[in-house]
Amino acid sequence: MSVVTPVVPRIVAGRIAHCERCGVRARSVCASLPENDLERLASIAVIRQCGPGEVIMMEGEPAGAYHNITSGFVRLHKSLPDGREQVTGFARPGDFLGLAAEDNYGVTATAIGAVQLCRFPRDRFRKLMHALPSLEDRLLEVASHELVIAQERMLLLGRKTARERVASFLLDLAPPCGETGMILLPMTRSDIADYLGLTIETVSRTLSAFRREQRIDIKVANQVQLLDRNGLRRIAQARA
Amino acid sequence: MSVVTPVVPRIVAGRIAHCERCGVRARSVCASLPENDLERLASIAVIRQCGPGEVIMMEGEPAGAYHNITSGFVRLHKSLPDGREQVTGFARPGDFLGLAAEDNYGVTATAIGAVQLCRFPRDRFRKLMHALPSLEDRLLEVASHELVIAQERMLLLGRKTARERVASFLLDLAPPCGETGMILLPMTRSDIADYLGLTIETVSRTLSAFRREQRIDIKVANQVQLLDRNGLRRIAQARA
DNA sequence: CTAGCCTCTTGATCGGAATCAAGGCGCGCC
DNA sequence: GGCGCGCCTTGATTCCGATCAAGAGGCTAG
Repeated sequence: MSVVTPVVPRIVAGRIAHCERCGVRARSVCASLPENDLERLASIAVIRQCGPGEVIMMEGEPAGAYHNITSGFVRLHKSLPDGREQVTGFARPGDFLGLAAEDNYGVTATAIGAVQLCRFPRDRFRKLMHALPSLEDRLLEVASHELVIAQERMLLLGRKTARERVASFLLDLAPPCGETGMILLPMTRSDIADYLGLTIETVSRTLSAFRREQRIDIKVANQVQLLDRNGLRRIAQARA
Repeated sequence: MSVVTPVVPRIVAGRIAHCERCGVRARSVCASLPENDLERLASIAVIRQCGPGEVIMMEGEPAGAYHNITSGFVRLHKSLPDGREQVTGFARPGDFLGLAAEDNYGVTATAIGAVQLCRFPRDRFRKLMHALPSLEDRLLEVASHELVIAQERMLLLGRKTARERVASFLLDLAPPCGETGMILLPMTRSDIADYLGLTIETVSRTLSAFRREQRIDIKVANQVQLLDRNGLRRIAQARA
């Protein structure tokens, strides 16, 4: 490993790959990569720190790099000229950014709160990808997964009612394994609304309705306690 | 090339890759593949014929194969239990089906009219993919492209008005280069409505409105003549 | 030709979410 | 503490697209 390789990125990339506790490994591109491939990946990474609201990559600009989130949350979104906005997704620690791009980025990525990233310059990353078949395989896997998610979201945006959307959203955030059911929302109501294709008022009203129906509890605005997951599941899936 | 390899698929796969006229090569996975890679791809292909309405692959079922369309149009869609349906996309000759899948297919693919496909059994295809780096590269490229498209559609479904949706739809169908502006719609109004997250009535009304405004002309229901592309573009992009 | 069916179009009415509007709450800062 | 500023919640009203309903045009079979 040459001297220009900073130590920090290597450590960080390693941490991403091994943080089993929060399920990061399963989503990360680093998942299932052998240790020495990880080393090589870390060797081309550059650490990048972003403050709240900072733009990580901008829709339409040349796709100069891929990123892997090591901490914090990111909002992925597209805008219309008149200011309407659609959040296409939220990214969490371990998530890989930049696959949804051709020559230019297809979405804007904005930091929610403080974010730390590993930045992989595009050319070097692609070269490495060709040298490491397991990495390219993994990228294809991640892309396929994201396509499945994207199509699920089209169904939500195109055909679900406000109640169904909000219920789906809550369940998506809840960890798969049966835990306490306490969800921390790192994003604002406005982000949620733009994610679900609704307005903040409708999101707020719907959450209030769920609380009245004893399906959830909200003590602080960004903490939701799930009380009736089966009920929410029934609403989300729109069983007649 | 072994005797079990049928001749027909090879010819068909070759034809897909070279049909420059209709722009197929650019979208096909076969694009930019060297001739002898194409041969190997063709060697694992099985021809499949589908009649109108026939299901090519079913959401939730084990992803047993990839497909490449050689002729005809395909509707990709997801359903809710109560029958609401979202068309996630239409696929044309040259398009590759099956990337949006993990262990199971993420969407259902249904033939619109008669369809001819090259079927690639999953295991053999993946093995070949590992043997042909240019193929895997191309798949990743196609997946990235589809992700960009998917996000564009989220913006449409989540934030655009009916007029904006229909205008966007017409422009997406129109060939990029300035041609006669005549669009043939292989799908029904119902398919279009489910694609745009609207009802057939709204699609029909909006098309009628565009006709009244001299932006399009419709002589036969499935043939639309674009008259005012700039106007449609302005509507689609929602310039205030 | 005609009956039956399917798809598309058009009109009338309804309803769910958007919009408009007004407060409430929490938090940092002076 | 108290003021100002965001963010969230709640209420009143509006409006776009859905739903309900009816009819037109085209295609096939007999």
